[in-house]
Amino acid sequence: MKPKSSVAVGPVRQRDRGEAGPFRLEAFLPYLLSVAANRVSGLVARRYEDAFGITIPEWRCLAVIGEGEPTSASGIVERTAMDKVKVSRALASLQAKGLVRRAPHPTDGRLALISFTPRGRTVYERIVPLALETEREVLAGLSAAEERALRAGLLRLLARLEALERAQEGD
Amino acid sequence: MKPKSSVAVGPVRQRDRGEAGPFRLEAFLPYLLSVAANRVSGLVARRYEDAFGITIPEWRCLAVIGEGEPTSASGIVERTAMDKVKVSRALASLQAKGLVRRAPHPTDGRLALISFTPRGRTVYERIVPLALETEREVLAGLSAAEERALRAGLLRLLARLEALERAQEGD
DNA sequence: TGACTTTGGTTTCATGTGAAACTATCAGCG
DNA sequence: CGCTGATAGTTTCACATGAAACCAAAGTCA
Repeated sequence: MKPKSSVAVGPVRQRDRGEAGPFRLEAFLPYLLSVAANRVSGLVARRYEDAFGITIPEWRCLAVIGEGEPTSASGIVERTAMDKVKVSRALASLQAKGLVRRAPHPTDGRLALISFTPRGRTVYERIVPLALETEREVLAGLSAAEERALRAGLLRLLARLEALERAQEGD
Repeated sequence: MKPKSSVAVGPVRQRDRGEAGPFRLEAFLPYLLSVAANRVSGLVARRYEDAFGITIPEWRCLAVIGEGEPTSASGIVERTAMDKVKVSRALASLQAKGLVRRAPHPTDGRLALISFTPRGRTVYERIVPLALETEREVLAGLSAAEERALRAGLLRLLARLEALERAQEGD
């Protein structure tokens, strides 16, 4: 049997802002965020794997390629928050699976232009609905307003993190 | 230099719900969630590591131990959403660092009761304020209402995921 | 032109991870 | 008691990860 998969969010009464009280992991935002993200990623990964034999890094590459403009590996790095090692490996795997192909860039010999093979395009067109359906399924517990608020909160968080990281960099 | 760390959330206009439009990774909730969680975890991990030489799994163990009730490794597993392998290793490491100690359970020879060493308690008492400060810092971009909404959304999501996983299990 | 730096991308290596196998104890039942 | 199955916890093994080293092709500047 799988390890008990409850989040142990138990009876979370509002942390009393007046007196400190003991630290409660289940109310700690980084923890909540991490658990939620891992669970969602796990669910999504299982589905992509079962249906198409694709990993999440590979899926992210497909998603960027599917957006239209021809890209190179570094273009994908910029649009996916993945490091170049991960992208390099994901593309190699997609190529090995015959879903993606690389053409030499006409004027810059360092770049390789990535594009779908016909099979790659087909997989992309089939995986997008699965992705959207999974997203809807996961969000089914939230009202439209709650969903908007969640998205907005995440975007705020991301903006804030970028600011923090930029600040940290100037050491 | 580090890989460009922008999230490429760019000009995200609301996805037009009427006509499908191309799939946009930056509006895909699992992606947003994953990026946000990884960024936050990275920030938190760096701080714990720099200040106390502690990893996130180790920190989670300390947090549970610090909650008061005497626990065993399996108790920690239940309260942290970590699998038992991770907990086992984190505890071994904490013990090697002299922050935690194990006493045999009086009546059940399989369990080991985990508790702080004096140094462990000191580290715990110092790391909690750092954790809370980091949380505040990350949330500084959000109003109180937005923060509440974000937390609520994450909790809803977690509840929903548990339901989904439970449903999936009965295969 | 030829050094020197920068950039795109891959490979290496050391580390983290979890599924599954394993050990040891316990609990139930004859 | 002694078997059988569950539970606590560790170890093994195969794989994912990312920092740093690396290679090749462009730019830069004298």
